[in-house]
Amino acid sequence: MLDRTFFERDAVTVARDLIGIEVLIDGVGGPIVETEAYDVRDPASHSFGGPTRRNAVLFGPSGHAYIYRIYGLHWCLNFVCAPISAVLIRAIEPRQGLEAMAQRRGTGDPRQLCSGPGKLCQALAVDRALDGVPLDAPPFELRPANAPRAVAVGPRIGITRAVDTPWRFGEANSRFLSKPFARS
DNA sequence: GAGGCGATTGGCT
DNA sequence: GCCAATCGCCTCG
Repeated sequence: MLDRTFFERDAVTVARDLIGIEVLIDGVGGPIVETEAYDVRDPASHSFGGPTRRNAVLFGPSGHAYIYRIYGLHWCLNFVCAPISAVLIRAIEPRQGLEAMAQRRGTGDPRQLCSGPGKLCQALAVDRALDGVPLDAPPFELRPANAPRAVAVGPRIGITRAVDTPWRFGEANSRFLSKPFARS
């Protein structure tokens, strides 16, 4: 289990440090291989326009899950940091509970299970019910990385504001990214 | 109350 | 590469 203060830091630092950390929900999951940071001063962040019913969890304590629906049909999983910032979990390396993932996703292709924010939420059965749930108690289980990872950096994906801010992080050589990082 | 848009995905051309 | 699906939030009236 992670130290309680892990999320009491700025989102960019947490996003980088999350690479390699294993996240399980009801025992299903694996190491995080791709994240993005969304800061309180960031025009691309949901918290930028002030609190609403949807983003209320962002204005609460750190170390909780923030979950929202995107494009009307997919869920996205975030970890709340301090203050009023969050890290979007974009990709996980499928390791635990592969059968459950395959059934939920409708494919057995390991690279199609968790290689995107919407995909991993479907694979881990994430939905609104987990919005605001603390990360240091079931059904969540977070384990520290067992080996240091080579972390790549790049601009965030799919947004229309602050498109050049390099706040996307990932395990450089992972086969399970939503998109490869540009070679440096 | 209507209209536009988004931190996405999958299917079709 | 293009595009629809589909819902909550924002803006404007």
